[in-house]
Amino acid sequence: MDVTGHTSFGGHGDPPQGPQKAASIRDVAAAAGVSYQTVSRVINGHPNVKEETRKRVDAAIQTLGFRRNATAFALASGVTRSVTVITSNTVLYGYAATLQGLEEASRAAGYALGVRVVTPEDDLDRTIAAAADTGGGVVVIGFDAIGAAALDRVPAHVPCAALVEAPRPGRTPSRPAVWADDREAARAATEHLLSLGHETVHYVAIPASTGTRRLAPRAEGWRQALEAAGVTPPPTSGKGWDAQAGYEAGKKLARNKDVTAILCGNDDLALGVLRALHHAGRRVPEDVSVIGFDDAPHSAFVTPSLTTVRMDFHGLGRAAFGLLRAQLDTDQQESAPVPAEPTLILRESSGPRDA
Amino acid sequence: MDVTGHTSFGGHGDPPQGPQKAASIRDVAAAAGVSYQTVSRVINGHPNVKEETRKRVDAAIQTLGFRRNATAFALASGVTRSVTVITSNTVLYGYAATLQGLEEASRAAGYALGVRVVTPEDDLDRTIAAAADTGGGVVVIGFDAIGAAALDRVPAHVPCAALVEAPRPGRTPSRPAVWADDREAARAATEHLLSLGHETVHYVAIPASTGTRRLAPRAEGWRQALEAAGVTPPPTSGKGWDAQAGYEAGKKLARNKDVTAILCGNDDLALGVLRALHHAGRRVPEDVSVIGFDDAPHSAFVTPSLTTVRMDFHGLGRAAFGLLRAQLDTDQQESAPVPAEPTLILRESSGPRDA
DNA sequence: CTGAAAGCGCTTACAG
DNA sequence: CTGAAAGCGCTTACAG
Repeated sequence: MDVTGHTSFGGHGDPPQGPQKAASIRDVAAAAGVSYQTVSRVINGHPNVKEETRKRVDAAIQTLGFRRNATAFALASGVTRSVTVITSNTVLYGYAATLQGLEEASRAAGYALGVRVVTPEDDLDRTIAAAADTGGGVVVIGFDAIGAAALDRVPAHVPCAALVEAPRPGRTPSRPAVWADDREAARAATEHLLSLGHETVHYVAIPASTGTRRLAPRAEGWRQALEAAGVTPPPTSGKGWDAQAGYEAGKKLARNKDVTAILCGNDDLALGVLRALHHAGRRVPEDVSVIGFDDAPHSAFVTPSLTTVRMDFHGLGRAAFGLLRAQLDTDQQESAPVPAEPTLILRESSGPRDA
Repeated sequence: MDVTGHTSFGGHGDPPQGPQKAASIRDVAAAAGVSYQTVSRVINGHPNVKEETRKRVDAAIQTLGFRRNATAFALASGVTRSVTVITSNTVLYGYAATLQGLEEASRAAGYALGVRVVTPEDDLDRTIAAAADTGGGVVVIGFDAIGAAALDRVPAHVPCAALVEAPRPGRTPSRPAVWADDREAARAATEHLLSLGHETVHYVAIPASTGTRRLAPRAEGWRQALEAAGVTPPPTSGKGWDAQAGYEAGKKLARNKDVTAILCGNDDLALGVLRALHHAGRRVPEDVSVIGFDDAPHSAFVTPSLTTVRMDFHGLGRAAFGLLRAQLDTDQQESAPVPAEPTLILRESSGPRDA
């Protein structure tokens, strides 16, 4: 295929009028015949300004197209209405949806939103410092190991809120954080599978966010449900976040005829597992039931459609922003919306054993 | 399911040491026994500083943990190393991948990245002004109507680059922009389908980015391929970006037994079409061939796996950043990487007619 | 090679 | 109700 990408450098001829310098409060003051301090009062809505003066200033602002210089405002006032999100990823569904929630909330509150991706190669401290340098607050998405590590390194003096996989009891001082009850959701999903007659449930895990020996919440909920039912949890598999990782894990599980039910740490893994089962000639849900996690947008449209746990990442993002804002803007007391509970969505990929 | 979301307000007890004020260049100067201007010289790498002085200053910087105040730097120097991306969406694959490319490129160049989502309800001018207020440049993702409208309204004096669906000849002054050759890619995909023996190809469109009568490039390429083969293009369908929209369009197409090949404006639409065909009992690719656009990560893992056109959104994002940077930082001449060409990826969802 | 002055565009007390 | 002063933390000429 002979298809080429293009680039245009446009900008033929000079712009209609030169890139004239933006008007300052002094320009406005001169135009309105007042001191620039009075202009400051007007743009900040201070009460003690004569009505007529205010009108003159407003008129000058209009005609000059004045906009307050955000940098100067930040330097002089010390307030920066901005949030920088620190995350290891922006495209995986859970991250992208969380980011979307953060963006909406910050936009609604009049905050600017920055994004800074951290990779294993980056110097965590430099990345965090760069984010903090913006002057505003920081929200870290700590769903994974690198995000969690970043959270631990945010200096105490920078305003910060976090989204975490689960609260970590031992850590002090901790940061305001939000999380969903993944453990309970995984337990419910596993119990559902057991109630369908499956003798055990296999688990394909997402990577852990901690290096500790404590199980990740989704794995923990799965384990608890099995043990409550008196079944010994089989070994888990999975080494990644994407469909390819699910496919690798699924290939092995597909060979084992005792496997009739699989819970996956996210929908991408589930898609890979579905694909591996298909290649192995095992039908879903007749031979094997599969349940995912997150309810990504396309999960309802694949065939078989995916039974999964719907997560309110959007709401979590909004809540995390609320936690940060409470630190930045202490006199505003609008409480952040509470995220919806995880919900098991029953679709075609799960069913009774030996259907 | 009784699963509750949680919020922790953490922060038990005071932080180890009070949120002490950050060190300024004056603090560093005092500690090093020099004037603060000399500190400025050191942190900016100016040549004329005695080696020994430089060392003393560097030592003071280390012990005080000094970091230059980015806001003050921006105000005094007039340079802001930052980009704000204006987009209508951050989660759809094409947008998220583009954003990822922009983020990587800006991070590599030491620029901060901001994101500002525009919705039909927003006042475009206010949104753009807010983005421009940051001081740096703006990159607008103009893949859709609202993004394109935003691009048209960016004031001439703000540095700006764009990603567009296609160049628009009539517009002057235009902005530096990048785009992929969607038209050629759609033509190639359509020709492939025709070469497989299909008498015609139906098209499920993504929403247009312009209000003009000119066809969107993907639609145009499809039309050209059909006309070159002497077949009259059938009516197009599709009213949205997501799988649900594809499903609606697919339901109607599935009823028409003359439909044996369908090209879709993106992979999400294709997924919905696949689902509708499945519900109608029409097999893919035996009865109907389906081709998508974009090559989203999961498209290789659905069953049937999706034949699609791979787009280098990542590379487009990097290229767009390069175009902006060229305006902001005129003495740097590192040329932006050229995006990869769109490529048709053959998978299971397409095949010969009457297979 | 280094210091003193002026200024970036605002805000925040302080006078009047 | 409004103006003059000082300062936010830096940089950029200008002296020496």
